[in-house]
Amino acid sequence: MATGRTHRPATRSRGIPEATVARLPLYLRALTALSERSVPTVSSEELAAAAGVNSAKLRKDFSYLGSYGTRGVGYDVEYLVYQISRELGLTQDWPVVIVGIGNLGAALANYGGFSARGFRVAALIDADPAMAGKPVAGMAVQHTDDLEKIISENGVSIGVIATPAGAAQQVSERLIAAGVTSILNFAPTVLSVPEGVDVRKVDLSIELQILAFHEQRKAGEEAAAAAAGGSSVGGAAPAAAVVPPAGRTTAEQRKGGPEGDVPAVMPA
Amino acid sequence: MATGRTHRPATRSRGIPEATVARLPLYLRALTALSERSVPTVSSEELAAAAGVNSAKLRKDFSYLGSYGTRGVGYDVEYLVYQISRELGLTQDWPVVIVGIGNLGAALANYGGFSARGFRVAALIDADPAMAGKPVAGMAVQHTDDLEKIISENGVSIGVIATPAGAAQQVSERLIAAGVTSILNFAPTVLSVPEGVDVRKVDLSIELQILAFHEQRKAGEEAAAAAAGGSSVGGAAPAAAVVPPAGRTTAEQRKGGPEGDVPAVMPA
DNA sequence: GGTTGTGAACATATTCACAGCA
DNA sequence: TGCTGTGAATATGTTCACAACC
Repeated sequence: MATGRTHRPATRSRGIPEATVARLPLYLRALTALSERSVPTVSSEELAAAAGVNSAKLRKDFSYLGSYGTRGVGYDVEYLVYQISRELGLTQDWPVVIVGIGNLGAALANYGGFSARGFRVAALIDADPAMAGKPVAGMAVQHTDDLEKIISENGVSIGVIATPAGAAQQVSERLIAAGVTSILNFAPTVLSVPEGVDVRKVDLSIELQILAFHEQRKAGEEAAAAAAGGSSVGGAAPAAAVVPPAGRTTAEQRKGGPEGDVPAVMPA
Repeated sequence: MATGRTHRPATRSRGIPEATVARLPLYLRALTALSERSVPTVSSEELAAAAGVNSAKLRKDFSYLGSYGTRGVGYDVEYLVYQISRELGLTQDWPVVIVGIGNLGAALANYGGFSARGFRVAALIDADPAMAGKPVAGMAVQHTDDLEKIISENGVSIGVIATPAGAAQQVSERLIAAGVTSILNFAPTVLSVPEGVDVRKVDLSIELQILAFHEQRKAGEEAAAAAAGGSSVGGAAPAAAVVPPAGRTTAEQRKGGPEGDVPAVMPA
């Protein structure tokens, strides 16, 4: 809809590919660890290993940010940490609110990773009047009635929804109306939001189902391999028990969405 | 590596694209909701809207499973529920263990979505001796010492790691050695695992960082738009405040990994 | 008429392989 | 020599548009 064709935006603006953006936090984490160990420089090979990707991908990713490395040497750790942080917008402070302080909401509130990287939990909000005022993660839970006021007074633009599925859509509408433009949704529902609002979802059940799919497939392969009668018992990677501890690979870690995988199923 | 060229597997085997697999649970959820309302059939258009994708994508996805629709009519809800469930391997029971019963682990144990779709929490495991025997979600927490026994006695092939980052790698090794071949990792670390083991990760901090990137970009665009002086105040989607409640779109929901997005930044 | 199923076009992402530079 | 940065090749994913069919 909108405009007819959607070419490439011509002058190759600052268009960092989405896949690259999704990996920057990974690199940042690896770099932070190196920084804490006072490692001055890393090669793409080493850093890639630490982040669990391959080095060509990493170099390509970095090439979108600029030329921050030194040929023959590698990347300056501190410098890269800064550049990636800046690119991700982590040099500024992002106040977030968590709505829905049940088991999960409380876990999120207590999660150290939130505050670690420029994110500050500005408020915990729950619809249950009995929760109001109760301390969770050293912070008093506030009632949903004050949601709009909290958002605007704290300049919150990122909201985390950890409510039951039934409440999520309505909560998102209130958050958005109050000024939130990015939502991290833990409720197992599709949120319908106006254009310009970003939604990312985390769904435990979906992740498990994807794993189940691959598990099932493994079982099928195993059976097929056994039927085809390769070697004797325990021939080709029998999965259970005996697992050979060699060949460890820091395998590419799938992370929710599609990332090239599918290890060539059903040989022929 | 493996074989030289990796064409399409010739006879169009059962190679369902990873991106499609990742969406099947979404369709399944939408279909389940329809089923509960006793809706007999859906069109690709309706179902796509409910799942938050576009209809062409949905039809393409289904075409990989087979021809389960009827032209001019749509899809039979019950039939599709069954077919997708089977494809995902949800017609069988998957016992899972959750390791690390802190705030997050407890939240996961209590999460209804787990048991909803063929997954059964077989055990809760924690390294803290003080936790052992304590009931969480109506189940006694067991000590890590018994991990191997629990895995093998229950035939567990899927493990959920909700431990602190420092313990995750070691836990994964024990799980794998005991027979687990799929891991859902909530700890903010890259797990290094042998080939054949699937790892999916869920990382709150990474999701927030990706949102921050887009937030920052929005702010930049807003400023640029204001500077370029298009229309008067509140011209092109000012994001904060005034949000026009029209134009709601059930926008494509990003889900962790890269999914085509990037709404044409920096107009020109 | 209405809707699926799919080839072909397009878009994005990954990997290869090597020129270019410290 | 060793490593980055990147064009070109490949692979994967999405969208279009329409023939096939109910």
